[in-house]
Amino acid sequence: MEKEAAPCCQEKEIHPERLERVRSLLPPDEELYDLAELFKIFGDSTRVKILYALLEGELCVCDLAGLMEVTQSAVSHQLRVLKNSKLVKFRREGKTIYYSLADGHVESILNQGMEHIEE
Amino acid sequence: MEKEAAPCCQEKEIHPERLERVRSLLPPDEELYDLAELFKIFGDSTRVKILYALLEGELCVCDLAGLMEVTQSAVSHQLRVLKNSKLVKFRREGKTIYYSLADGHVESILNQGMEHIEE
DNA sequence: ACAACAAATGAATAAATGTTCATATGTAGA
DNA sequence: TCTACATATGAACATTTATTCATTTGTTGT
Repeated sequence: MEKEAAPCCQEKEIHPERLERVRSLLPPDEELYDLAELFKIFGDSTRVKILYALLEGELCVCDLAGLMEVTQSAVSHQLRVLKNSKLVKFRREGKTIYYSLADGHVESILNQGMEHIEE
Repeated sequence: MEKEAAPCCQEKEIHPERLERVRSLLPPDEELYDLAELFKIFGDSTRVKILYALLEGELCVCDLAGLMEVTQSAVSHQLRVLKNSKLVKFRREGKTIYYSLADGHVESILNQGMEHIEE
């Protein structure tokens, strides 16, 4: 993803002191990476729609596929992504599997995003 | 992106009443799409790092490039994305351009995400 | 007007991602 | 154990996206 330091401005660093402070306050790269990974999950309309739907309560894969107007397979793939990120959980009841939100963070994040949109 | 309704479960819709309720409560597709677009912006580690850096105050493109260990061009491209989404603003001072966060939403969104990560 | 420099832009490329189709897995009932 | 059905998985494909390189734009100082 990265390659090497940028030559950029030849006065090397324009604001060394400011940069030093930022550098010391910045979360470690790994944390930033994980954070980006999390938001990437929310960055797909199919997944966002799934999450919004689950705000109203648990639904099975079939219900979701009907709602999304997308293949059962597509929904299933996306549910796996959501499951891996611990955003949804599921329970089995006979042949059908019910998915629901894993915790309240999902709702908070969606709401914060919506607030920014609506303005 | 989509194609056609899914045949899926032959009993058509397993929970019609539940589905109907969800359908009526769900935000319009366009809104969900915009929301996903917003989160997509946060879904890249370079951009997240830029945003985090700007939490501490304004920085010029050069500073950011130095911080990211990425080309000036790459940073500039990403700043354009952030600018288009109204997440950052800028002011010019001579040859250099200073970028800063557009509003407080950015911080709220980042924090909500971090909360989910840290557990 | 010209040289120097910060930042922006465009084209090209490599990598990541979402969807579909086909198939496999797991569960329930005859 | 065989069939039916809900869900999961794998491979393939098309699209999106982030980066770099090369160049342009805009500003300052001479």
